Amino acid sequence: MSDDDGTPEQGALLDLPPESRTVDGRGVTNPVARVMVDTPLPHLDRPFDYLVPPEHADNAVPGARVHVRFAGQERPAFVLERGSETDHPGTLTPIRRASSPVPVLTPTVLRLCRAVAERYAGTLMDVVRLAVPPRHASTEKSVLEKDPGDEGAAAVPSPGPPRADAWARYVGGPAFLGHLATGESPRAVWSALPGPMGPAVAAAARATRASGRGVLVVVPTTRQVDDVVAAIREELPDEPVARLVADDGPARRYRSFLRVLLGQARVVVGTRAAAFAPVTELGLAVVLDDGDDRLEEPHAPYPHIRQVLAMRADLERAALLIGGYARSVEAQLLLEQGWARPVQAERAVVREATPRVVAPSEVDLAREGPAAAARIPRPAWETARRALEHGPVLVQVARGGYLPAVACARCREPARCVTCHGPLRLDRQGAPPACGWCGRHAVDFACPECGGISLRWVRVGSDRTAEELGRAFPSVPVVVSGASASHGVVETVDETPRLVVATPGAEPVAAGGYVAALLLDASVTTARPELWASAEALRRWLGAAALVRARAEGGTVMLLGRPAPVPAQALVRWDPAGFAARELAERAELSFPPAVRLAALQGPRPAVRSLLRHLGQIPEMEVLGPVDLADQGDDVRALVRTPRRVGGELTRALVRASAVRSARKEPGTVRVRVDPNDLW
DNA sequence: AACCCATCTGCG
DNA sequence: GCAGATGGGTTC
Repeated sequence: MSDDDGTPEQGALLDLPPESRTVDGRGVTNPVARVMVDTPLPHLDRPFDYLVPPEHADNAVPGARVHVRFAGQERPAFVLERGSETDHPGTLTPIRRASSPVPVLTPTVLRLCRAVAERYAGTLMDVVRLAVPPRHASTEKSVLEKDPGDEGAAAVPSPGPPRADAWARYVGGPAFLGHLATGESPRAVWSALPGPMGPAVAAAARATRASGRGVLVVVPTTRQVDDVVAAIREELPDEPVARLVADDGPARRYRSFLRVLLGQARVVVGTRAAAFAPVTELGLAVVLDDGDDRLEEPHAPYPHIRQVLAMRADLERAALLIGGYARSVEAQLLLEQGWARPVQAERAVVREATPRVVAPSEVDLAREGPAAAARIPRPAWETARRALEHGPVLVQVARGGYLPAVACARCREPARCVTCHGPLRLDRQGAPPACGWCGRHAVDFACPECGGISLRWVRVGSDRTAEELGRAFPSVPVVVSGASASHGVVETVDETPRLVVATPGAEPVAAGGYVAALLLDASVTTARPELWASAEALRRWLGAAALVRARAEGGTVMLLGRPAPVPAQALVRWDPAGFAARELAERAELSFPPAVRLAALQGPRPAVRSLLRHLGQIPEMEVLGPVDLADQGDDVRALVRTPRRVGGELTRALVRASAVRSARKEPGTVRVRVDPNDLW
């Protein structure tokens, strides 16, 4: 592979074999350190050679953090390797500082970072920054003093044979466990039945540990981390488990990281950043609820954790388990490629384990009485009333707050703040409308379109819903759970009759399961124009419905509010697999990821244009745009797509083009996102 | 951000 | 003919 740009003279120079020379170490063995310098410039994302001075010979080991003088500045860097030769013609600058010998960037993680950088058209340093937490010196001191080296995995007795109960209901489940226990590396997409997923994950962890290998579990939220950790502690009481969550603060985060690095914990459970944890001899990687957008890393190069773990499974020959009540299109693709196998229950078992789901049509509702268009129509009230005789009832509401969106009562134009044009909302009954962006109160609302002075609701939030339900069932306690609720997210409720109003993802777990769930405002999600809207809606509904009792125990789910028919039918039939297959076929039809490889380039128009120019020609590449982005100031966005088969060429070309732009100091930054979930 | 080096410029 | 300015490219 040769670069075909540049003059022949340059080509001739570049084709010369790099002239290598041995460096005099003045007593230091392997005095040359190849390091990656922490710089934001893409064209400098490659190793540089430095001299190891005697005083740093013991600390500047491969994988260690050091500080070097680079382009006139002192920058942090990672040692990749030590050697005796360099091909740099000039003199080597000595490493300035090497304050710790801990090899925080292991060869295995480095290889993973390289693969992720390549897949997402990012720089290696950007990925390494995601993978290695910042050092915390005092924590490191205390952990290293406590560790004589023998306190780790060796002391932990290997668990007995796997207990198969949690997997018995799934076709391929017991076999999956068996393969893990014998040291093999199966790859599975698991369609979980209602109920907690923790016990099954714990059983898989136990089987993997029985083979002597390590386990890594990544989930969207801290709450789910704690659920899985609790389940693993129950299944494996003697097993040290590392909990790796970002909101732990630097000291605890670094302590957990070091325990993993030193092999003191071979089982790791965490959020996003844990996907890069240096687990000793990884045997199984698990990701739960992989459709949750919190598994998409918000920092460049924006890798998706499902993808990172799939790459890890390949590179480290580990097993992979992608599990959830819903099935993502990306998981569906892995199945259709034959890379992973499904683990799911037979139709009859699914039917028995899931609640009865009804999605009454407008015709159905009209038959029931005049208030068919009501947000909570009469059959829903009746379902709730009957269910409350036996236990708790869940009400899923799309939005938190009271009336989170209001409009002019006369012309229906959305009500906006006079100062900043943010959307107006009501925070409680009788309060003046307030702006959702700047917080200013709109004292005298007057519609700029028609002059109307009264407001009507467009969206009803969980507080207002709770108020309505409380009036209708005065003797039943009502709890509200959600990020914006006054008591925040409620974790659990007991089995006594109670109304639980929650936003998606914030549903408390009910002891014994909810008797019924009402899923309101179905169209709020399904009517969104984004491609993922119906998949996201189904994921949210299944998440709530999975907390409801089985139909044999009277469990009922009612889907309300004009849902789109395809995801609604998938919920009624509890068929996440069929839905994912249909969804993937549609993506293929439209040439969208994951059916094709697509990169979104966002930035100022000249910058995006120039990046596109530097991109060159890639076979079958298609460019869409650039188009203006209404809500992003002057930014424009272009989409570039190729068949998946040549995706590697696309990402390599993007890296090259970004490097050229940065080397030439071209103005403006372009954000490159490969296979983004949403297009902003 | 600092450095190197090639080229330019103003004065002899 | 040459010191000092200017600018573009590199960064070990």
